Amino acid sequence: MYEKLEQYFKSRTIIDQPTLDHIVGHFTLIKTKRNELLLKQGDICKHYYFVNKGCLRLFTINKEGVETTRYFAFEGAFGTALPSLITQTPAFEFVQTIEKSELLRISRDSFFNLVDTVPQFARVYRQILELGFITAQKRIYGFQGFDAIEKVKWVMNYQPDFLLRVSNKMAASYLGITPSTLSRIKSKL
Amino acid sequence: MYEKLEQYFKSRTIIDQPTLDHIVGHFTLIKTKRNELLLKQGDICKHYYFVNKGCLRLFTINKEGVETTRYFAFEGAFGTALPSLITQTPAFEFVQTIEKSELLRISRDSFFNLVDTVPQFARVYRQILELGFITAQKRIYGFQGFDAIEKVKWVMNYQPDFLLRVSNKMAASYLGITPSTLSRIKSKL
DNA sequence: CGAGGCCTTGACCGCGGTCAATGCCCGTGG
DNA sequence: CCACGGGCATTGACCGCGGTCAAGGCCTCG
Repeated sequence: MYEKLEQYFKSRTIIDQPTLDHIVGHFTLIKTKRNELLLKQGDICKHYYFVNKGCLRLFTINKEGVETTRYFAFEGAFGTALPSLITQTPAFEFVQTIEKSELLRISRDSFFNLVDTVPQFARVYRQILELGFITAQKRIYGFQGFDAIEKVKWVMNYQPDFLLRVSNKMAASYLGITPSTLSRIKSKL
Repeated sequence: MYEKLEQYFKSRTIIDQPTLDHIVGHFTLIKTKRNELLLKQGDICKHYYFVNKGCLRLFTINKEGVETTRYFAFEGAFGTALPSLITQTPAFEFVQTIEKSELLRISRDSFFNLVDTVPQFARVYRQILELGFITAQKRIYGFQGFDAIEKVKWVMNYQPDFLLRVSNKMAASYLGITPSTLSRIKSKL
């Protein structure tokens, strides 16, 4: 149950088994269904999630009702509505499992306790933030000033299995194009 | 010379004067001209910058020669080509001062030394990362699925002095529209 | 005083969005 | 097990936003 999570830490920092046990002990397993919402826009986010199996999607819906997806967390990745978790203000994004999934969940309090008391945990959190920040930057640069075809090619390069894994509709909302356009582009290869 | 920087730390964490002195002692002042480049695409980034006066711009130029600006750091803000600084791989972005500026600069080695040895510094760095990550997210959500007029309104809301401070061309490259379009929109108020 | 860069504005047009019709897949209930 | 229904993918027709290109004027700096 905790293998993937332990592996996650072991591959990112030097850590002994007791410390690892202490960390993973704060996580509890939850099972979710396809398209289950874990957090709605406007809620206060209370948990950080680690994906053991399945896939987590972070997205928003604007006032015109248009969905925009920011991030997919697949197996072995962390994900949550970070701004809300950090500041404890109403979330901007929805958190959803798009497939039947198994998640390891840790409460906000436990999480930041670990950050403050376990140096290895703080270090891994720092890595998560650095990586998240870098990923977001790449996305800004990768999408701005590119037309639809180039954006599709971009994901095919950087996240090859992405288009296979998620529905056309969700992929389109991630790319900032319409499902129609994505469909047309894919048919041209 | 170090007032703004000391203020930056004091407003973000509890810190005594000796520790503060220790930290700021690693920063050296540099003065730059309008449009001076501090880092070119492909260089390895060696410094973190704190803006005492002026303005730092982070941008890239893609293969078609189109500029995309990701971030402006004004007085009292940190900025650098973070992916390159962290991983010591060739930078994707240029770092430039768009006005005559005064910057406080710290080397990568000193910076990460402080992160590892001074808990208050680590904490502030964590805040920088969290904030940067949140800002990037807001930008993704704020720009995706919005047309040109809405994007302009968005910056006017969230960064009111932005359009007054930077040139039309740079503002446009930040918004992902052409200077022509920005000009047309501004004339319509 | 001349040159270069930027802003503004006009004319044109192509990418990609909207809307709608059709067909497929899959889950649900009779 | 099959029939039905809803959601999604695909495709066509249309058209509007905003990009490109070019011209003209202004400001700055050498």
